[in-house]
Amino acid sequence: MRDVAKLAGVSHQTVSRVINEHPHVRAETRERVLAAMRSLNYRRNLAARTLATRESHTLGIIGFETTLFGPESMLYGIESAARAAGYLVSVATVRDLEHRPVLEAVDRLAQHDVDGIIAIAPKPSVLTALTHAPGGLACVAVGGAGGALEEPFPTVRVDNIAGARLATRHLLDLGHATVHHVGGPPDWPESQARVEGWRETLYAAGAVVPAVTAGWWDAAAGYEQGRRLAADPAVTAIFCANDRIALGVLRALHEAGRRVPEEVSVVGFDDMPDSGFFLPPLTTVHQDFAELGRRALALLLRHLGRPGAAPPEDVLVAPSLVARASTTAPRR
Amino acid sequence: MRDVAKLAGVSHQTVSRVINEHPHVRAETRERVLAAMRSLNYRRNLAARTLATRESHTLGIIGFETTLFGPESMLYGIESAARAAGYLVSVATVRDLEHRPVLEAVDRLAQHDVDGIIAIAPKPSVLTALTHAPGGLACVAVGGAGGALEEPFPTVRVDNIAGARLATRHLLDLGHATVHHVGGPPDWPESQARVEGWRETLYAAGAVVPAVTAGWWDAAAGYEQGRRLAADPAVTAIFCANDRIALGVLRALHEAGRRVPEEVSVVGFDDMPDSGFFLPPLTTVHQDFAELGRRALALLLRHLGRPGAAPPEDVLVAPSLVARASTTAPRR
DNA sequence: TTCGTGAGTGTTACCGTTCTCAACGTGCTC
DNA sequence: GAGCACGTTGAGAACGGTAACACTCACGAA
Repeated sequence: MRDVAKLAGVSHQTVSRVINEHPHVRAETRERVLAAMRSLNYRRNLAARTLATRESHTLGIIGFETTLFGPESMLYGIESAARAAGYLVSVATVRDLEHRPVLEAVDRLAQHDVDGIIAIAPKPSVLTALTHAPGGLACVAVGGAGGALEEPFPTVRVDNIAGARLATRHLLDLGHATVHHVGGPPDWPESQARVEGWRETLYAAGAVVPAVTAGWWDAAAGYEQGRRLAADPAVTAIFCANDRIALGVLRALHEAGRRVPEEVSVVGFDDMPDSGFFLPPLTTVHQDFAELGRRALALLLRHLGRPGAAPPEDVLVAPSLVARASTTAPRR
Repeated sequence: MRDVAKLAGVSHQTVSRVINEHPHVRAETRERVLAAMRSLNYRRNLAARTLATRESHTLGIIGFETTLFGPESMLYGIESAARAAGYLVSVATVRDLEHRPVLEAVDRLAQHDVDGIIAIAPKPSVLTALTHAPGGLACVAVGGAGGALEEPFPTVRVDNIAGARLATRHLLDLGHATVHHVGGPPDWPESQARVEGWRETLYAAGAVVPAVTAGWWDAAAGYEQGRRLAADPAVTAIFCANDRIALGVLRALHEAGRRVPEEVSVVGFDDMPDSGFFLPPLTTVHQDFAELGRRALALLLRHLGRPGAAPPEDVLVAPSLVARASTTAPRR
């Protein structure tokens, strides 16, 4: 920078003004400085800038170290939005969603002077850990329960209740007497919300509400629960908490000789890239993860200015139903 | 830091020495400083440190902004290894793998003073762009072609040729006369290597080498190519370039009424988390992406010290075959 | 004319570390 | 007892920017 100033015949402060697009610089001077910068191939040093301004132009993301489809997709949405806004993103993943590891992740990000944190926070434990973030560090949670808690964090998430309603309604409208549900982990708010939307819809329709079975978010869990449901001839419609579970359920039904959708209809949740190629192509609830990422970033950026008490804003993104071949009217 | 020094009754320099575990500090002094640090809840400022040392303790990852399974899984492997080594990772994703966007990504990371870059580089264009990284910035490529090119980058990747051999050999050993192949994008080295391993194995066995069909890495492409293959009654064994393609092929075969594995055997590549729950469970080639990430990081760390001319080291990780229900001996 | 105003620029301090070098014991050797 | 190596410590200058403030003009109003 000193060299640029010397070459342009101005002070380093004027160079700084040019870089930061300060208004009170004569056009001719600016040109001279810009020319000098070009000819010296000058690049501002972010570390020095961070030291002086206490702004790193870097955002932290706390993610979950498992190959779950949703969280992963969101990372890309957030990163591309951050790039557009002039931020770089750093990731800190946690092995499990307990208090301790999350605290360490926050700590790591804080040490590196991130300006704000987006937590991909499917469980409340992550949020409570986040409250211990050093003061002035803006946080936004994406996914999880949202405003139901008393957490002081703005949240962005898909409306899981609405999504579950969509799925359940779809099956009831086809003429099924009731809908069974294979849930995700019972302590995840996302699971709970999907159960709630499903149960509420059945209740409103005066349908019997079967017991929920639960497990992990993967096909193995779906397969296990699916075998139980397949053995029950009364089951004609199953709503699965995500597409991977649905994949396991489909296999269980197939092995039991129950045809989908002729004998049993199946609906998933997520709309993973290839669920349209399951056997049969899966009817599912679509979530726009990229949009979720963008919204989370926008929210964070808005809160960056004012530290501390962020109003508990809560953004809901509406899911939509993608009807494919795994659902149809029940035989009579 | 000044406050810590004052409280401990030493100079700031001594505090710095304690932090950096400099040997020549009297034990008693060190204790006093540590106590002061604790009581003031002192945390070293990374930005200042970076400014002074030109080391940010941050690594950059250049990723591909698409939900491809492999690249995604690797991110987590790299991050957790980096964490263990005391590094934070920043990600810069690119929309497509062309020269320009990759250059911009490198630039963004360089501006933020990353110490090194790991490029998830399935195409050579990424590597050539990387050669324009500012001097002294260590780079490691993961995935892609590897040392076949004259690139000066150390590379870590799965041995795709060996994997393809494994798959093809498996099918031939079962008694199939030959094996058909549904490839990935023809301009990706990973596709090319899989084709090569497959072709070479067929050739060595004296089997007919059918034409390769190619498309994208997803189920839609597999479905499209699968329909063509399903129409040909001579086809009894298909090796797919990845599991998603295999999913599409399975569906195409199913729709055409050709049973798997009784009439046609299918093998995939990747061993995605749920491919054991396809219909039928997919025989596939397993890649350990987490291990790949760890190795990439280890390689990068090793090259961090000496800038510039890194010997073109090339690490190969061996894949393995996971035999499941989608393959069997052909009917006679 | 005098003075205030605001655009344009330079001076100096400061952000929180690490690095370089000098200084001060202390114990050992010759 | 002087000289010397070495462990231990401190003072001051970087590192590369930004912030605060002072200064110089040109211009228009009083």
